[in-house]
Amino acid sequence: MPHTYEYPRAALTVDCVVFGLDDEELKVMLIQRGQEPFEGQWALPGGFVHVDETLEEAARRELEEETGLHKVYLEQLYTFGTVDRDPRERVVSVAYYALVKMSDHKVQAATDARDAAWFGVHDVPSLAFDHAEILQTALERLRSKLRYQPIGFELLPKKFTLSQLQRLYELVLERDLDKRNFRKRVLAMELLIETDEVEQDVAHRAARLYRFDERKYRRLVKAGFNFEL
Amino acid sequence: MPHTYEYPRAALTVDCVVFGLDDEELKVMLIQRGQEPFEGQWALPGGFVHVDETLEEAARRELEEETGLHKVYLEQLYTFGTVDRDPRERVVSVAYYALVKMSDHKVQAATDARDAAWFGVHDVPSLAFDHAEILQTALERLRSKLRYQPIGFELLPKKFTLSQLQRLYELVLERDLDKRNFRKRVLAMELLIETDEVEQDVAHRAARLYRFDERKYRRLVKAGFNFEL
DNA sequence: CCAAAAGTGTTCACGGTACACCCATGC
DNA sequence: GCATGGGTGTACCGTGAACACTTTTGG
Repeated sequence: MPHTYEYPRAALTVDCVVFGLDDEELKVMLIQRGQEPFEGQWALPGGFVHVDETLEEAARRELEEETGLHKVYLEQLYTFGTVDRDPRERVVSVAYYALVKMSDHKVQAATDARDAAWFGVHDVPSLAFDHAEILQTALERLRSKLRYQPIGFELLPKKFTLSQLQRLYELVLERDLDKRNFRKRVLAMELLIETDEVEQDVAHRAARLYRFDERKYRRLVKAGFNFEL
Repeated sequence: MPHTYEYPRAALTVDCVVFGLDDEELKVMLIQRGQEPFEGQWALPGGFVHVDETLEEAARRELEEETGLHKVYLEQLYTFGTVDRDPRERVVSVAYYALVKMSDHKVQAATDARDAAWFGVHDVPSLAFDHAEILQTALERLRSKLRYQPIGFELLPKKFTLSQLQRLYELVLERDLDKRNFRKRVLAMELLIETDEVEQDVAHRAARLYRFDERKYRRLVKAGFNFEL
């Protein structure tokens, strides 16, 4: 069923930069393209926006369809509108970035989409379209956002050790942090709840597990609080 | 000449939040709509993106057409994609914000568009579409951006006094700043060039005029400098 | 008992903040 | 000469950065 307009229209897509974290590295999820253009090349998950869904809905739908991920932290990043970024026709893409708890979603991602895979952010293959630029923009956003908002918790399991949290900051910000100063600052925010559990199955002293106090955080955000680290 | 697609497509527009500054207030430029929907109501300048221009080109073109402004500081803000934000059909709008030197552009804006006018940001009329939300988002962005990047100079004439600069910060951030501390910090950045001119026609001691050192700033940005105030 | 990571305080330097008076100019 | 804003320095406090050793646990 054709749809006709008086003037030519750009097609509208969403693309998602999905970040995850394992013990060694910050990862990004890519999918291998099944059709032209760029068939066989790796690309960010994404697709066309339906006319009856919001941009964020489109992003979540594509994410679920292509990678099996759902209920992730999602935030709009930037809109890319160069005229020739898609060789077929004019396509404007609204990019989002997502943070997922890899430990929780591990299986999920592997089942639904056999062409989805995690890559270390410093080890991504050549990407389709302008997706390398989008990824770069997302990385910068993540880094600067991490400095003043506690979004890092979205990358960790519900319960985590302070060392895991520190490793997260070090991996994203790409510099070493002092252990004592880090713990002092992060505990001073009073947004971590100390559980009475500890790590399991480690070949050394087990570390205490903490939870992020989401409720308190939301209250403080509303009150205009500042979370600079 | 009709244009036909297999699936329905959203229309794509740009909207611009244009900020200016006078002695008393932070201003935003609005235009009075000439057609339905929202005929007669005030709205942000903007319009449809042509299929052969980038988003920023579209924003600059609309700005020039509707307000006579050109060569302004322009930056992408956010993309608004609620399904029913336009009563006619699905319209996705990429919002930009612009900073203009009102003193330089004063006449211009009045000539080209007889329906364009400046409003104090605390005194805007009811706006068409979701433009109130866009304006709010732009204000927040401007405030947070001003803290760590010296974009404020885009709102001042080429040569300005330190008091004007301070007033700018106070108006945007909505709080008073200490005069001595402000001057100390801003001069310590070493991005202001002291000219040998002073204010004219003031009924008190004339203040020294400064210029912003754009070249040096660009160099420092490349080197990854930080400009927090 | 050894390896590996957890956990813990103090000192110092710097930057942010608070604060008040004299100066130049136009009317 | 008076009103108006321009221009200037110091003292204090709190925060950020540097830094090393003991403890716990599993193998």
